[in-house]
Amino acid sequence: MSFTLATWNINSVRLREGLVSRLLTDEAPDVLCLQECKSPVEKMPLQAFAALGYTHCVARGQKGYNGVAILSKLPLRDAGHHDWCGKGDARHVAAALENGVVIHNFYVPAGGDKPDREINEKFGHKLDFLTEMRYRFHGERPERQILVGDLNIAPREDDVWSHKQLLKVVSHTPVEVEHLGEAQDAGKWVDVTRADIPEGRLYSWWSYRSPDWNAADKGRRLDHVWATPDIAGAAHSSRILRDARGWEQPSDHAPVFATFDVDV
DNA sequence: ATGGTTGACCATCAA
Repeated sequence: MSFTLATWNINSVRLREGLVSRLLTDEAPDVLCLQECKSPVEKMPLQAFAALGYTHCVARGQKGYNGVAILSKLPLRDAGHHDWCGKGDARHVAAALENGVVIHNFYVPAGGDKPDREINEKFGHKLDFLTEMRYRFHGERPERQILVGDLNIAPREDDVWSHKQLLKVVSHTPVEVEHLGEAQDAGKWVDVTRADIPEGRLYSWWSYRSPDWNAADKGRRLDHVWATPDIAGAAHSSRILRDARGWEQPSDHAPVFATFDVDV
């Protein structure tokens, strides 16, 4: 037995309801984690997804910004959420499957343009968010947990189109990569995507501002699938659905998939 | 150094 999970920054779930439905129909993951829903929960088109078999959902929303949802064909129990940095942002929600696997869905702050917290408080917020993740993960002995989402950082040199040209660009600066690595280490999280696909360039996001995103291919891997060591080895078939970036009126992110050979 | 695009909301802000 196994289950397949996907994570996708949808950039407005109301505007792109049709794209979500297409993904659910064509790819049929058991669980889909969405970020940047940009909607209160009561305005998310959850009935449309339920009609496709995704009858279970836990979500947190707010008007215009942020917003995270976990859609599932398998029964879910709401496993709570945390108000990171105490700002009231809908950037995290967690759900447990009946087999006890807990799925955390994160939307880490993008961090603004300038990678300097003295002049850009959004960058400070991003670093503080990652530090809080580190502290909350530290000392836990987590088992059967999965963490996915738009972490807004491309940590490896082959997670970006040009390591050298992005060293001072928010999402790939050394201080962000260090903060992310410390949070990852504190929870003993395994980067499932890179354990599965250790070699080669891998991107999940291409800017809207690039006129020919596919040919230019100036991408970054901002979207991640992590798992605790006890189940990370059960993961396989990781992939990024690059095609979705070319769908009509697309999100600037592509969905990331992984399958876990864990009984459900 | 600058501007390029998009979404939500309705003049800007966030990404």
